[in-house]
Amino acid sequence: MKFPLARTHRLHELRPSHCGQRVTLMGWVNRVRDLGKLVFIDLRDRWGLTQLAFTTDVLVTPLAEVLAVRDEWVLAVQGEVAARPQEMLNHKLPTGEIEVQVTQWQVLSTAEVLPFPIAEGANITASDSTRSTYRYLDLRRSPVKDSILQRVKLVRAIRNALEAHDFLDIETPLLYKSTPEGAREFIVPSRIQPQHFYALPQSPQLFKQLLMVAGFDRYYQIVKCFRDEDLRADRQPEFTQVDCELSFVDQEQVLTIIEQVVQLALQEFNPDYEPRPFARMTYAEAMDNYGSDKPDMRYGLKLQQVDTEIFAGCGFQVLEDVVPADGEAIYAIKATNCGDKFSRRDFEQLQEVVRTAGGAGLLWIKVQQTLDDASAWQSPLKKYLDAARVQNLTKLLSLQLGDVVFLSVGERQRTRLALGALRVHLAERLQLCDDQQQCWLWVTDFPLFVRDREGKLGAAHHPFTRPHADDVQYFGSAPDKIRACAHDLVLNGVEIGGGSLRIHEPELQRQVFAALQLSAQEIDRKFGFLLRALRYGTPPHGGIAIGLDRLAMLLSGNSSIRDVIAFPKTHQGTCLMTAAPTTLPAEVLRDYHIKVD
RNA sequence: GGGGGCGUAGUUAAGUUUUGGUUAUAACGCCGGCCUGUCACGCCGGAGGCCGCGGGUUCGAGUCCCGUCGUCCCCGCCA
Repeated sequence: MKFPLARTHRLHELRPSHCGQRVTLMGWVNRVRDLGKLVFIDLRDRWGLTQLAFTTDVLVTPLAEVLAVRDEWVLAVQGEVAARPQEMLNHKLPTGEIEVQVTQWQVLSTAEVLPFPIAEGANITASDSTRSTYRYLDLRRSPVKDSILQRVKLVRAIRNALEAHDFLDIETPLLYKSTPEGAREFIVPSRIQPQHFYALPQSPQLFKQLLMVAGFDRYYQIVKCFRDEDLRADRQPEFTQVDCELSFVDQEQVLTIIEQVVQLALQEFNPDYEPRPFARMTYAEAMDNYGSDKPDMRYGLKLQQVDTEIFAGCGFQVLEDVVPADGEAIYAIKATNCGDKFSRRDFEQLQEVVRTAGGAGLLWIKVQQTLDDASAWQSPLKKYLDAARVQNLTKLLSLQLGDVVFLSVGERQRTRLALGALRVHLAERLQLCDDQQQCWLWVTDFPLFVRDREGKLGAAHHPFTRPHADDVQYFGSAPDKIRACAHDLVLNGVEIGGGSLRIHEPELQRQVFAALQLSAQEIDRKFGFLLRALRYGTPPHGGIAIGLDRLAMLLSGNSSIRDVIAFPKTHQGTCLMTAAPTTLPAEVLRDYHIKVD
């Protein structure tokens, strides 16, 4: 039975008002319900479901042929929209008040038995590897499909917001030059230039700066970036950034304009979103109060430094031995009224959390029975806490009965980071995070440099980041003190974006390269093109790159960025569907001048 | 580079220790039959297994040991 293949409606839109209309529908078989002389098929497309009814009363073909139809076949049907009897309405379905009584139909495509159920409402999910192998089927499933659709909506909203603010979408090359300063790169051999290699960009950083030199004030690009590093739940070898750059701006303007763009995009993405100014915090404040450069502001559990005087002479070695002059400190986190939620074994687990995060160890105090007498408390410290110390601690931390105090001791930065990790762990454990809440935060004034384990200076962000004008004086004497005009955008404890003002003076840029101990030849070979460009009239400029995958992940309520990428890689960087990467035949490698053992 | 979890019908899991032992269990799916108001339809019947792979211990291994592969999570790494 053949009829013209032109859909009259999508599968979410038929209503009682369409009753009596002759319609042509197409889609996948979501489910077949065979009642003998009556067969129902739910037909599905990306918009929704519509129930088809097949009966001998109106069907012009044998009903037996319908019984051969299986899940996920692709059908085209013609029929009449009919109201369902009052007691047969399905209120779970937007189209649940009607059905289509099929007169003729055709099979557009059959499907083999599926590796996992796809139908709406199917509650068994296959393993990640099975789903990845059949990603195109997984994408038909509602939660997965919805996440991708949310991402599509987000991208559209971001693009609209950027366009509304006069940003220009300009593409930059993917075949780029190797600049092995930061992450490891993906390398692309050149066939035409023997033994020469392109690299795939870790970000379009230098090209967007060159676009500013070129005069394209307000550039953006929603662009793939590549890093050949090990993967995580929130890290893929190729990922997408919303890359932005503006000219003739100071840092305040960058933050203001980007914040406006993000707010505008969020409002289009979710009309219920109520814009509130993003919080601001310096890196120093973030580290000191939260032990993190990307604090989750949805809950408290702030870090508090404890004066070493309180424990002087207490008899407990670990606390007595702290030497502030050597950069050591005691930090505490108070968890309010949750003593009953922690057993001795729980504390041991938490100790492990702190150690994994690089902390030296963890001490705890369960404040119970009385506020005045530590002998009633539960703590490895209790016999070292005399009345005066109890009083000091109670006052410092405003202790109440039922509170739990966590203490960690050691080198300042390590200890803060370890307690920062504990803070995140505690919040999850005590369920302090409201999934509906969005806490946006700008973190500013990062250090310009960080030292690696050998003490060698490296760029904290990247070497094109502008140093704070007040701190340039420290270049020769104390480079660790130099703050950068850098900013990170944080949402609920996740780094969503990072950016900075850039250096637009060749001499200052040279100074930074020199501080990073690049020789004059290296500077010239790697970044000569940049220094040359900066000499030809470069406006002050700055920008940001926003991690689209992570943002889409958070806004769609997922916990892995794989959920918002149509075809993600596995944890090992492979593709189970296509089996990439592969080896290559010797003759191909020869063309590319590559020898393999 | 290091640590950990998992791997059993098409799929998801139970069984793996304390205890190695007859025919490896269930649900969903699949196949066949019945049913004109279902919508996770129902009822009856059936098929389906290299227990990831290789080696070892043992009379005997899904179960114990060694190795290996795959996948997930974490640390390192991610200027």
